[in-house]
Amino acid sequence: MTMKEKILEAAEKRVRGVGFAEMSFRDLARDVGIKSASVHYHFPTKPDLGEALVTRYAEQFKEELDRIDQIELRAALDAFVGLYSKALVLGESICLCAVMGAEAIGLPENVNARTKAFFEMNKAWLETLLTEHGVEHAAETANLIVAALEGGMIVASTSKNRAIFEQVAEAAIRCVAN
Amino acid sequence: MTMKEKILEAAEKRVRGVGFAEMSFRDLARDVGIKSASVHYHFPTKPDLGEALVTRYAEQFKEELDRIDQIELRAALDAFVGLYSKALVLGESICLCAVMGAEAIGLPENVNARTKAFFEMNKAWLETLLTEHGVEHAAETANLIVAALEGGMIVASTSKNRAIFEQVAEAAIRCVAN
DNA sequence: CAATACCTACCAACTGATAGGTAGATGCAG
DNA sequence: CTGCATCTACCTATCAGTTGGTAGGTATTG
Repeated sequence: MTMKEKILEAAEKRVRGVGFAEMSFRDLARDVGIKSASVHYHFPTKPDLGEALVTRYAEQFKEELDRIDQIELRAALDAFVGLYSKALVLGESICLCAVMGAEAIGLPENVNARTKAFFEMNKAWLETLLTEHGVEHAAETANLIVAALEGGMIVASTSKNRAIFEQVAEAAIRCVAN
Repeated sequence: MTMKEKILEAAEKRVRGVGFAEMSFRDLARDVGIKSASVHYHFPTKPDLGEALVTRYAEQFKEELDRIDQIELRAALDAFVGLYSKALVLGESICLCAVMGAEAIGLPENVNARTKAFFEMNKAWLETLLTEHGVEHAAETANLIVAALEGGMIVASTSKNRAIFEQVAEAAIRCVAN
């Protein structure tokens, strides 16, 4: 793993834990064993780092989406939920884009653009899946599922109660079955 | 309005915009026209301020919930959504508890407890409403609606697109009708 | 030789928080 | 009614620590 990747790895962990604002170049430097000035060598400014972070996160997520078999609707939805479920580690991390999205108003525009793209990618993947399986209101339902999973993660994280996320996910999927 | 209230007002605006971590005592002091040391007089520490902030937000929200007529299901749900809709001002603010919830992992425990209570209050109100109207899976659906609205706010805010929130809200309500 | 990937050293700005002072209102004993 | 004490709500000044970012040096590699 290159130093650049190690920095991104450390940054992702920190942002998903305490937020973008609360993550500092010095923290990252300590995490990966170099000096903060050297972090600036790889990512000149904080917005640069933030953009790279979300871009990488979205790419990795896209790869996992592509691995989901879309033939069976229910199985595909479960797999989709599974990706979000994996992102939720109580007391440790939630989805990077839930954090970035909640902070969006105070964030640099290049970071927001990438976060927006992440949500759009998820919605598009779901919409295609639902449409292929003849589900009505595919676009609205796709938006609902993404929103519910992101929101469910936040509520569950606050309450330190995984069951809330699972209930939300189940209810969201039930909406599709209709 | 007392100075304490003016500070809470200013703090709420800032936190809902840029997050709890990014709000400083000096910003608030400037906002209300006193010095930062005087803000500490009213709220000794930042966790104290955070707790008071979420408590007040939840109380005000509770008052609005109590004003909703629960006789007609659809009308009550629309009114509920309306409260969230009002909290979303693109490029300016989202729900205070969406922000606090997303930052929860790095936040003081007393603040998290209040945020958790806010979500629970909303869920309980919805669950009662749904149960009264004989809706199945009332608890899970209540959690779904809260999660979807909070998440929908975040996605819409990131995308600067109100329509996403409205679609999510509509789809969530359609789930109840089932 | 020059690019890469680090380093030391530094900067101004900002952070939450504290110590200690003060003007004005309130309370209450003589 | 007077006079002293206390309380409220601010103030100035300051602190140590942290922040993003820069300038300029250095060792290693192709």
